[in-house]
Amino acid sequence: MRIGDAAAAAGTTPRALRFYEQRGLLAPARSASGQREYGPVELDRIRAIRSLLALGLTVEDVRGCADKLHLLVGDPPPVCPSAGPPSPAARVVDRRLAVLDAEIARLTRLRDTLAQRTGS
Amino acid sequence: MRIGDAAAAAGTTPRALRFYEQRGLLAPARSASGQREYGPVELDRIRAIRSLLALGLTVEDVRGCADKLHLLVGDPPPVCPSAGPPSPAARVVDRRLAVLDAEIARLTRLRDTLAQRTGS
DNA sequence: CTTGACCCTGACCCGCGCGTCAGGGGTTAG
DNA sequence: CTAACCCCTGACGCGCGGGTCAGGGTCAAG
Repeated sequence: MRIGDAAAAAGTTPRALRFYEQRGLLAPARSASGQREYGPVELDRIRAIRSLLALGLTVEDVRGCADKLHLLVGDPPPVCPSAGPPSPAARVVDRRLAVLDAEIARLTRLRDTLAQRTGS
Repeated sequence: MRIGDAAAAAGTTPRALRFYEQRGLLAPARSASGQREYGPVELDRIRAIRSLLALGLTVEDVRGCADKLHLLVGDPPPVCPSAGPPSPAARVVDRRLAVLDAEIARLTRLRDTLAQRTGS
């Protein structure tokens, strides 16, 4: 399928798909005339990218764990190994969690300081 | 005093002061040759603007309560009238509080969803 | 008068995740 | 063959709070 249909199937736009490709998240096949061709595998990958972006990861984050995309999109694995070295994907998520926590803390401090000005 | 000294005294840069002026937060006097002249009153105003921006208000917010800047920068008033119509400054702060609360809630939801992926 | 430090305006640059043209080529049904 | 629709690349726009030139005027000291 071509870019328009792939985008519609994934709930996004052709522009976004070209953008992901430019940032190294995607590498669809090309027809002889240069048109992008997306199969079901690419489609799953697009949906994975979309859901990670919706979770607040940046494009850069997603590229950092591009090889483990399928591990992050489904339901969390029923068995939690909790052994072995942390995967790069887990580290990316952990870093993002730390950023989120810091941002939440900062906004909360601002909120409280602001609230004091109007008499709580 | 001229813009460089005023900026240094307020802990910012000449560019920032010109930017605030362009956005309607500031209106310093000009010398005959067009140079900006800042007195102690303007200096206090600059410091008030800076502290409100540091609290997370936007430039637009600050312009919205430009007439009440001095009420927001000092210590909170010891007597809390809690009567009379809410001042425009208070409404600006309230709106900003609501935005902050919404943002904190959104980030918190993202954080929790993300955390589930790595087994909390 | 000259030098050096400062000031003026106007204009483009950043990150982020795309939206939105502009100008040209491919594809497919009738 | 043509119309209608899709696709290609490249480039600019947004919002925010300024940073960073470029090209020229002003001010105070020597």
